[in-house]
Amino acid sequence: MSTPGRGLHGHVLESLGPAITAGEYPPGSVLRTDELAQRFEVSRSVMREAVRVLESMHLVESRRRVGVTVLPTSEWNVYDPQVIRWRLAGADRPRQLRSLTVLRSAVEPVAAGLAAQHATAEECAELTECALGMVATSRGHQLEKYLFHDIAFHRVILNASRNEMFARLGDVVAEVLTGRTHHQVMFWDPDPAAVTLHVKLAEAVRERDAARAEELTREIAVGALQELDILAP
Amino acid sequence: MSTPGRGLHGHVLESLGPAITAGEYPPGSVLRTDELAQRFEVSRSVMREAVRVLESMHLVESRRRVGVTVLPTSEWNVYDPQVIRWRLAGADRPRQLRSLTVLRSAVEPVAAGLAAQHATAEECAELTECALGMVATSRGHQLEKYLFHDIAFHRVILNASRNEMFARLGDVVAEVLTGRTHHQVMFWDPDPAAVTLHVKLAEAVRERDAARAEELTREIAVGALQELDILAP
DNA sequence: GAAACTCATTGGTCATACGAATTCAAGAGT
DNA sequence: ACTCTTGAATTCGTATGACCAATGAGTTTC
Repeated sequence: MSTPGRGLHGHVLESLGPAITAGEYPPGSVLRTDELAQRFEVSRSVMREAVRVLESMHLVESRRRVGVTVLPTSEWNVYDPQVIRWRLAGADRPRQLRSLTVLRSAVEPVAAGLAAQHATAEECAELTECALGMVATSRGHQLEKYLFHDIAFHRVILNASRNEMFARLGDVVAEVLTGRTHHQVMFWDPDPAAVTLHVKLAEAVRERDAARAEELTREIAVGALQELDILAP
Repeated sequence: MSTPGRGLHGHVLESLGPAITAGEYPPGSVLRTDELAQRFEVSRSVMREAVRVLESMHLVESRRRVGVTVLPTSEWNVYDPQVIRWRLAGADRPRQLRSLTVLRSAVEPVAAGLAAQHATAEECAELTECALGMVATSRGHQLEKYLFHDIAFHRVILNASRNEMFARLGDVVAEVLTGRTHHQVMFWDPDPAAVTLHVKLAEAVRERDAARAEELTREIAVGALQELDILAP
């Protein structure tokens, strides 16, 4: 799921990226390329490539005679999967999970409506299969297996929407669900109501009922928001 | 609005990025770093930094003994503002505008609902000001000025939602509105109905009526979708 | 025909040198 | 005392050449 920092510059990024997104170097901090190169024991060329990548994520800005300046959070490319992963691994994971879950609650219902219109027979079958998998693993402390089916389910929905922007949120949803299962709530088996909603959603898509698919996804989203205390219960 | 490729590597990116996103080098194409360096008349160091940035956007993949391979569209970081700009400047701008407008139609209503709950007095004032600006410039071929107020309006809404992910879509919305005004439809004055909806939306936010704000934004979104023939009229 | 081997190719890393922009301070002029 | 100019120090930007390491393809061997 994650990109295992290939090459030396990748290794540097896996260390520097999380440090910056975690606020270890607050916005406005100034780093020097040479110093960083020494600290990480790499050549300046490698460090420069790493800085270029951070720059393309708008995490830092490189200026002559000044150095590498950490940019304010408002500049960061928060949709970059790598940035999302770094932040979810850091201290403000809860805050991050909330932001992303609200995003999900906006996007997924519309995506589900479109999926109901455009899903192929294969996708409908996959969806049903995932839903059944969720049912089968919803009891008895099989959280990992349940998570697997849950992720697959939402991925199929997003892909079936035939909208590129929605489809690319599959990774984000996967990270959110994983983060929720591993580090957040859900110490016990998943909410049976949520499982039922997924089964019904698979039905709605199969029957091409866009409005119902959208509404069911809204209910799933409400559940996810409540889990994070974003909505009043 | 755009990043004017700073440095040599930036200049290379401004040329290579659009070429790749435009499909000039189809997925699977293999480029060689040295050849590219010669073509753009830069050193290998500079070209390597450019390739690293393209790699961080998942546009290409660099492998030993093979070269720099263009990745399939499904891998691209389509939420990267630079990638969005490159694609909007390319041949499939219409397709891109549709994807992004559908995304807007999903996100903005929810954002408006949150904005109604969280907007400060200053933001409410700004919103009203923008709406009035839109009214004032909605007639008499003042498309540029109208666009300015329209962008500002939607930016305020997204920021007032107090959700980081929504706020960062301000740039995307700006690009979509700009693209629509400059290259798409809208040869004449904007739809009066849309202007009215914006005024009402500013009202709803000021009155903290989240449900109405959400609904009004849905209507605005429907109009935007119809303009692109995504919805039946 | 399959497995092991060799080799050419390409990116990966490093070290060094020089160029260019920009900040900061010192100094001249008013 | 203040401003403007000038210069020097600093840091990134670029170029070059060398060598290393992985890997895909062709070749040999069994």
